[in-house]
Amino acid sequence: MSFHTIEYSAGMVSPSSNNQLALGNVQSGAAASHGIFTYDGGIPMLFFVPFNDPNRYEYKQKIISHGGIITDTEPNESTGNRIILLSSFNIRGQLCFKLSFIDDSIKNNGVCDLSNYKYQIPEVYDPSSISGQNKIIKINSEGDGAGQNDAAAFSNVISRNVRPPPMRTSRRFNDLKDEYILKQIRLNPRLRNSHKFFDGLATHDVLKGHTGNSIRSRYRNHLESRLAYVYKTDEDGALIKSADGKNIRESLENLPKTLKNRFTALEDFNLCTELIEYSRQKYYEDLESGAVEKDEDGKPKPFDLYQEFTAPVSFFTMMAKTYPSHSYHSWRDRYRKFVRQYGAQKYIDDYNRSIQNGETPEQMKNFTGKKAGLTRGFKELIGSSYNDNYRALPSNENARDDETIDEKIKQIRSSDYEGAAGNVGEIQEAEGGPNNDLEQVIESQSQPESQSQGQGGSVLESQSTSQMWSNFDIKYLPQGITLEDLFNKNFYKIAPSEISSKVETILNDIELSAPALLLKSFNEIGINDVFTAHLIMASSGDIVNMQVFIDKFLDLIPHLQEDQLYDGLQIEDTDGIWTNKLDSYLLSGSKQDMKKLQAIQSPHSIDARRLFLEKFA
DNA sequence: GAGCACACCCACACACCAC
DNA sequence: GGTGGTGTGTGGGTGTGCT
Repeated sequence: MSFHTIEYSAGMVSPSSNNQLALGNVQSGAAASHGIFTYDGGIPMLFFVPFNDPNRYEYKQKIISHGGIITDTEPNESTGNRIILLSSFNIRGQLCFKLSFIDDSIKNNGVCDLSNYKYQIPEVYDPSSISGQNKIIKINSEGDGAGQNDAAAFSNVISRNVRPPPMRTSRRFNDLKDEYILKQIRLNPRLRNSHKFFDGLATHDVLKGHTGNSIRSRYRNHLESRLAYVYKTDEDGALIKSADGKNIRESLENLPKTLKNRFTALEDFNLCTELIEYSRQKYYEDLESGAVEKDEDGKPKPFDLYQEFTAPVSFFTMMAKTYPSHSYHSWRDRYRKFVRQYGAQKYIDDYNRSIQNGETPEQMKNFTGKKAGLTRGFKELIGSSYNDNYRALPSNENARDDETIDEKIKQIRSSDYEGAAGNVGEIQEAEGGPNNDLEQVIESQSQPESQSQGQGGSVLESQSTSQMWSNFDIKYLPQGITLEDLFNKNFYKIAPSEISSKVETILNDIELSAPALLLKSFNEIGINDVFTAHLIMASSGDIVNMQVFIDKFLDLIPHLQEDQLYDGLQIEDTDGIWTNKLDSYLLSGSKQDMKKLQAIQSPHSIDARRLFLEKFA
């Protein structure tokens, strides 16, 4: 039903003879059979109460129940519809009447003089336009002349002493506000996620009383699905007009980019592959020119896929040109904050593995921000199952949180120790990544295999084995170590829950072990040689203690920040596990130090440690 | 209890600047 | 030109209190 199709005659709405706007020929009393708010013939009067009016619902009921109609269409000056605007408060710039008109009319059982309920003439009101299209209640000029001087009529209104409802702005959204928001989004589609844009909208009169966040939330949670279309804009977000100067509608399929675009896994993959390809070409150029660094034998060092790559400006310029989804600065920043942290080849490996497993590769993440330390990065690397498995532990260990872990680290960390002993070994530099590392170790250190060591003993137990291991650099890991130092890519291929059992299997089979074989076995489950060296150093080569160390450390890892990795290795609360600090206590020979040591280590462990240090330190 | 309005958070894309 | 440091504010949420 369209209310606008009702033909209103001049007599329906006409000013009174005394120049006061009045409703003429409106049924009252006798018209009750049709309701109070009707014209002659029972035609209902049309009212509009703003959607945000706090009393809208109440008066909607009153109007309807007394024969009137409340429309959802605002009074429209240009179309000249015959709708009476009622409001709890004055609306600037519009001809508006008080709601008490309804109350009083109902009380009188007949329509009161509407002119008595008009709010003061708004400042922007143009009296000269009252006889034209700008009238809200269109007065037919063929009437009794009211249209000729409605302004004077309004100015002569004697306001009734009716206290308007308190000025109150509802903070609820309504259709009007919603449409306004949608309109602004359509005009500025690139800004549809921008906080600042919505902050700006909050200053618009229509949306006064709402915060930018609130409007943004309203759009994201309720209005986005109603957007339907936007207006076409250029790359800078400026509206593109049609030949006749109108905005051009654009379907949502062609939504313009927002201000920032998240890097996808594919983009990360492209960045890594391009970076490695660029570096490889550079390497071969350097090889030809003799600029490649040489090893001890004077041979050019091989191209290392797992090295930390660097790239010049030209590389990022090329990236921005080849992949225009991100700017030069964005590609460079992505490289600086993500690729360098993650490792280009490592990401490619992970990406390919995901594809092979039928999984969707994930982009690099959690490498920025204050809290983006090792914990989250590590979880991302090894998968969420690690945490799940960890939490599923039956012991009370699973109740630990970061805070208690920090406490634990504090307990096992000696604040006055760092660097004091001075014999912390350097990480054994390995050319060509973990695999090359292994090959080198095997080549340089492989010896005839030892006789069986038996279970539960030391990998260094026999004289012959000790001699073999004496060629291997057994030392603690230094400060500043990274995950990449500890684990190679094989580590991330194994389910976290299986690591410990695989370590156990290897250690149980240690009877067949030579140094090279142990290193190789550990390499195959992702443990780098330098970490194996640390394990042996910390456990005095004791198989059981090696297992204990691994288990404790794996438990600790998910709760360590990047700069806490070294601290996590300093397990000082377990009999049979040693650190540089405990060694220094032992070597100092002072009573005080020995007392501290005996609080942790059993006499047997202390004796075994003395022997171990004599042979290997 | 559900829906809503709003505050607040955080990772990070993008940019600028200093050295 | 290369690099590191850092600021701004977007994008994508979650939390909380009110209706």
